[in-house]
Amino acid sequence: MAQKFRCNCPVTSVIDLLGDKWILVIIKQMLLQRKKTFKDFLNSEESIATNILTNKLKTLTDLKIITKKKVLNNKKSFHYFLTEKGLSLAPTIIELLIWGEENIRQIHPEMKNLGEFSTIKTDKNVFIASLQNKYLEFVTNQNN
Amino acid sequence: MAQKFRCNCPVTSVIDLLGDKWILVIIKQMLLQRKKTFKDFLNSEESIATNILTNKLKTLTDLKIITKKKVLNNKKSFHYFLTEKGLSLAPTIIELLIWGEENIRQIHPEMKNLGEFSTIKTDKNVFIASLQNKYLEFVTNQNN
DNA sequence: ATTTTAACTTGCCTTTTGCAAGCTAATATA
DNA sequence: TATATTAGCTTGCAAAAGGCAAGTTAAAAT
Repeated sequence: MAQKFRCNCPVTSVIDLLGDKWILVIIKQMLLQRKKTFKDFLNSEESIATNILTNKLKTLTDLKIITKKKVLNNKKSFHYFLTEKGLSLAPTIIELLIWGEENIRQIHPEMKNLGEFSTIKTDKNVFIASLQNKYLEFVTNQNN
Repeated sequence: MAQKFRCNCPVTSVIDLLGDKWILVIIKQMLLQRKKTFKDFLNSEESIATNILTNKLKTLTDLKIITKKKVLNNKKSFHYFLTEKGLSLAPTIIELLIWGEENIRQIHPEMKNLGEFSTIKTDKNVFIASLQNKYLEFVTNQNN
């Protein structure tokens, strides 16, 4: 670890920790697409390489943004889940989603229109709280 | 330019555009610290190198997130301002600020406590709207 | 007329990202 | 029970992004 920070600004410090090509993408995959195993992440549309995935999951675990849990009755598989700290990135992810929806389609016309998220803008806080609750439920259901 | 996108997810696409070590830092410097000239950015606490600054300002201008304007009666200097598109990143920047304030101090104790932003959490929407209005005023005042 | 400044550019080096192949223990299949 | 497949990595190498220091040019200040 031994993270280096460029300065004492909170915004810049977050970017020092999470500002790369993969960290927030992995968090998005967990929060919005319920990815949880190494293989889930590998098979997702972003196509991450195995070495980078290993590295980023390690970083996220060290930062306590995710946890790594052995799967019951299986000595091979692990489940990765967002912690409370990780879940509290939901507002950031949603703001990125909104900005992307509104500003990227011109230069990236094939971009998905996430109709399922139609209440996002009118009821942002409710949407985020509900997303977080549903994720917590999902985690609980996995732990049986 | 010729931006490449990893996939059709809006979140991932935003990260393709803005997810590096500098882009959002520069936007933060403009929005919260009123940086506007090449020299302003160079002299800020993050210490960006000149070649990288040139490169990122070009990218941001190409993306129409900022504009580059000649300074009146001065053939040497330029002013960079956030466009509406750039200003609409304010919610994202503020979410990063909040998350940083709440989650980074443990591993980065020297981090500034931004007391001036005390209303942020109780009145997030108001805070952001006011920030955007003040920035627009600031830009207007520069154009005289 | 000389110095300083703003906004770059260039060359070189380091770090991060990316690809392909290989590895190991566990699980599934024949 | 032997063989194949799978999950979760590691390793080596190449490309891209980031970073440092020095140099450039035209404009502005002294």
